[in-house]
Amino acid sequence: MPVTLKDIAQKVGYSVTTVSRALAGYDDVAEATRQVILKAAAEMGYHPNITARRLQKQRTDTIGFIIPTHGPRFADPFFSELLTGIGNGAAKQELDLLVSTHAPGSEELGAYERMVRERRVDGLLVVRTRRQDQRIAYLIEHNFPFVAFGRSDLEADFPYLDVDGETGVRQLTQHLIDLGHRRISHVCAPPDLMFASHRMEGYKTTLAANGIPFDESLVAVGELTERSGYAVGRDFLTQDERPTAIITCNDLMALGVISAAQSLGLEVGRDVAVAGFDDVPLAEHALPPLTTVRQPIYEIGQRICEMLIHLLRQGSLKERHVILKPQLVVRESCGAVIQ
Amino acid sequence: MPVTLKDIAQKVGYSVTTVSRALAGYDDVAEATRQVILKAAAEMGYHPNITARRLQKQRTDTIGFIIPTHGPRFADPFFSELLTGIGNGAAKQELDLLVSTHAPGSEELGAYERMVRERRVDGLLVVRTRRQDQRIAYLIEHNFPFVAFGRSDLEADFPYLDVDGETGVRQLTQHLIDLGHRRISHVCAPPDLMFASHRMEGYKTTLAANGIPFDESLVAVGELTERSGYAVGRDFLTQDERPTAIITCNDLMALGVISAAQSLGLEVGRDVAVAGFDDVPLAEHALPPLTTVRQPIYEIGQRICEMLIHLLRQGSLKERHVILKPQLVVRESCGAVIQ
DNA sequence: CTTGACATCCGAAACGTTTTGGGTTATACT
DNA sequence: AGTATAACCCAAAACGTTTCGGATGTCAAG
Repeated sequence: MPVTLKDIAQKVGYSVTTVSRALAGYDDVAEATRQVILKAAAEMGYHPNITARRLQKQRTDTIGFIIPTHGPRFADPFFSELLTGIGNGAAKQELDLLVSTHAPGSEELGAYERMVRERRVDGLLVVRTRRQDQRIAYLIEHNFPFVAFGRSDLEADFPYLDVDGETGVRQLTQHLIDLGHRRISHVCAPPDLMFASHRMEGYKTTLAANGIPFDESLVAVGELTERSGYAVGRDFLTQDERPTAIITCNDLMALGVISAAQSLGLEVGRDVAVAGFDDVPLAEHALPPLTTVRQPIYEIGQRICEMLIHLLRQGSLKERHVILKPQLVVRESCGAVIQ
Repeated sequence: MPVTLKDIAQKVGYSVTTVSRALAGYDDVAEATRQVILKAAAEMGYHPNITARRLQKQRTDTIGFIIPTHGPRFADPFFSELLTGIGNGAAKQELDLLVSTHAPGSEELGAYERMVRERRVDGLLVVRTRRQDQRIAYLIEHNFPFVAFGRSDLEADFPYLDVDGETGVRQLTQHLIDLGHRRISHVCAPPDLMFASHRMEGYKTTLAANGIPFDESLVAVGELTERSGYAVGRDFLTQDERPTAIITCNDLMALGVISAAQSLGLEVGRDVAVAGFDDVPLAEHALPPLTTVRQPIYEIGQRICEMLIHLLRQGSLKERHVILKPQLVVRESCGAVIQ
């Protein structure tokens, strides 16, 4: 049986109240008694029952994170890194992290409801936001604290952190144009994802700014997996007039495109340029190393976690909307000369 | 303010006890009253406060999983998939999953203690077991329910599920020998990891069985990352008398070795054979596709989760020790002809 | 000798649920 | 008529903590 406050109280001859207050460091306990109580607690191996504490304090000191997994063989390095950032951010503030895995779709919202209604967590982290994000709508409607990684098309205001994907892709596209490319493909993400439109925007505006007409046939939607990148890549690269450069919405698809190119006997960086987005660890070690746009994924995880904690503890946020500038990382896959 | 049992009781004119029992489905509540209560609960939007329930029931209906992350840029697809399996396994049984990320090392045990002492979870999942695993020793000592993925050298008995890595590597090594290889390198995992010794054993015994002397210089230790595989791969492949085949302890390192080979102008599958272990999704789409040993990672996650839940609910396990047979997956990276 | 201030302590209530150990009423059986 | 049985209900305790609102005693100032 675990030791309770009552046990300590009995042993030292003070009330449960005093023991509790001594351990919590209140100054209405004599220093001498405090020492006695501390000593007894240590000797008896006391550790508070956090469930009881939670009930009394009416908060769980836990935050929730529902990972959008696509199918069982889910292995997006992006989320591994993000989870690490979130996990460490939560640990630093002594908060627990409740994780759930769920494929986007109809019952996904149920996972959120479960966390909210039964008060399993004090706040939630929402990632991979969508244009009309019902998760966000739900949380706002129920006035539940959360921070999102990504913006949304909803009219409502909510706290978020996002990376300026439009600028990122703009830099990337301009870089490719500067290298002489004119037929540049874009493999974008499913259009309901918010970041898909931002990145598409960056692609389109840069083409326009350089007087290159937008060509519908150079755009395709991918599922953000390597497999999907491979399929789309083969499609593009087996066309009669194939693109000379391919920009994908994330690194995983870019790796798939590289595989597709190589399987067709093309040399990436010479016959075709490939660029991704994210800068996952794999990108640097790909062959050829992948040109991409770096998002500081780990820091993002930490940061949204900190934002949420601040929101929970202070009730508000000084910066409700944070936009990070991404950074273009030029490597060999786009054919630029690297010294 | 959330609706409580008391609110419902007040509204329908029954006691809190009766409301509680009606909702819980006890048969000592008249069917008619039960309906009244159910209706009221639904109308008022009642959802139980699980913290209160947990305090009373003296269990959390939560299991814990501490992911061993190495550094911030952690992105092992193996753990993504395992986490998905565990998450879905837990969700299926209506259990919460508490996740913590922690680098192996001195304070790692603290994360376990935190979960155990303050009774944050009912049971734990321990992965990537070590020869003298202090986490396991601690849990056994404190009589805390857990299930491990992997065995250990500790004398104590504990429930685990493992994949027979020795057999897996044996098949792999034999396959390479059958293809004519004699100088086969092995990039193993840090020696304190339990699976490292099993796989090494498989490597050694197969060499011996085929009359090939064990050569210390063909063995190196890698950190299980792609970067590490790349470094070790370059080391091996720039030696005077380089190996003709390289077996790595996991796929990530194999991908690194492939990069290393290609960076040296070698064609993988022809100039050098490379094989990994795990069969992460990336392996199939690597170029060339990676020969490996398949562990059903998602199923393993589900399975250890089920085992733990069974242990928690029934108090014991019919099968305390499960060993799964892995499956050799031959692809092009080892140079075998694929039809 | 009061009075007030201060230091130290504590009983009881509260958080919201489940469980224990009944009680009450109606019905059925001798 | 009396009694056993079943059906239905509930008050109170319990889970372990924190907090509220004093209570008590000591000491210095007036």
